[in-house]
Amino acid sequence: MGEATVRPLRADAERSVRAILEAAVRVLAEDPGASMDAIAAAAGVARTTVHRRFANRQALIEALASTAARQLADAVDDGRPDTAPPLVAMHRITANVLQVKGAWAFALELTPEPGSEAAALQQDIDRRCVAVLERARAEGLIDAGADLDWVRRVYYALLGETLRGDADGDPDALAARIVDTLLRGAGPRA
Amino acid sequence: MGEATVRPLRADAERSVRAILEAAVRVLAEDPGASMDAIAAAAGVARTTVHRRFANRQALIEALASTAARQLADAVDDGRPDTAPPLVAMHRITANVLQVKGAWAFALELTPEPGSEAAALQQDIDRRCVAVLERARAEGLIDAGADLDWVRRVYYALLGETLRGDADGDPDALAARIVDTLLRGAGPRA
DNA sequence: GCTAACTGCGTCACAACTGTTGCATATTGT
DNA sequence: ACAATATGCAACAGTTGTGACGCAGTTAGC
Repeated sequence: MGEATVRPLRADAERSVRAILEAAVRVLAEDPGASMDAIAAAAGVARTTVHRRFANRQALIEALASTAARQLADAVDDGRPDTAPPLVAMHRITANVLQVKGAWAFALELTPEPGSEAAALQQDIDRRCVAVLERARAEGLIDAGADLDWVRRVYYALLGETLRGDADGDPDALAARIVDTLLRGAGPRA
Repeated sequence: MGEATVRPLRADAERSVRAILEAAVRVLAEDPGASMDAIAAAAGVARTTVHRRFANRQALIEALASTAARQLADAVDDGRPDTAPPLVAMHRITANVLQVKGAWAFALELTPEPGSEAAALQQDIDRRCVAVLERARAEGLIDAGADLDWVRRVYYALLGETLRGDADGDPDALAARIVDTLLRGAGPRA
């Protein structure tokens, strides 16, 4: 649910939907108030086509939030958060997220409607993120008394800041900096 | 410049300007696309009065950016960034900023027009912020090889995250958490 | 107390965005 | 090739925001 998919879309229609969503991420990222027309133009389709696929602006936003959250969930999954050593998982997840930056930028800004699919997915991501942090704490990588929810928020903030300022750059190097900063801060190395 | 102040405003007019700016911070913080009417209502004045003081929306935004930047600069100054011990200065500055959160929230979002007064003030704040970090590094509080610009960005991000999530709460405790996280991260305490 | 400045209110023209429709044309799937 | 589906284009009404008026009534300052 969420997709207005009563019956299977034709190939070209599906292409349009993809183009619109991708363009919307780009355009709305740098101007959250951009018009449907601007989005349509960026997607290379007519405005009416956008309206044909998404009843209104909010429907588009919600679909966008859902796909973004799904992309993020995939990025997390790919890091094998439950089995890989915590440090490895954190690094991989971070690098993955840096590559789907559009999704992250979107998920960070738009607080999804409570009860929406995107909200559920976001909560799921948060949960899994904390789980990784717990495993890291069990290994002594994180202080025993740390507030993991705060740690998670700091982690998100570091990701957000990196995406805003270093949009391009080697994902691995950026991920290393994020994880290092998260675990050790700016203080002197031992 | 920036203020449309050809000649001294009458007392009530100045009051209006203040009310408008304060309301604008509040309103625009939670909806950057809010209408002039909404801002006027929040300020307790008529929409025409807003237009009388600020020619157009952008003029209001710029004036807002300037006053916000000035508030921040004052908050930094009050921390005696050049003379107080770095740790003390960082703590005080942080606590101060947490109290003028409106200004910070605004300065963080709205990238000011290049060349505007706000941009200059913002750069000045950045500069002084890095200066404090340099003093902290000289005292061994920050790793000798650290990229101070990255440290500054992390500091800003921690402030932003705290303001978004813990808008209320003891400024001193929140400041302590920010400084501690910045310098030591989430890792185990020595 | 008088003047100049300020404010609220109503009204106006103008521009931009939204959402919908009808129709001609092009693409897809079978 | 044919039918179903998609698309672009043009046009429409409706809404919302902007910026500018004039005017009557209020407030500040000398």
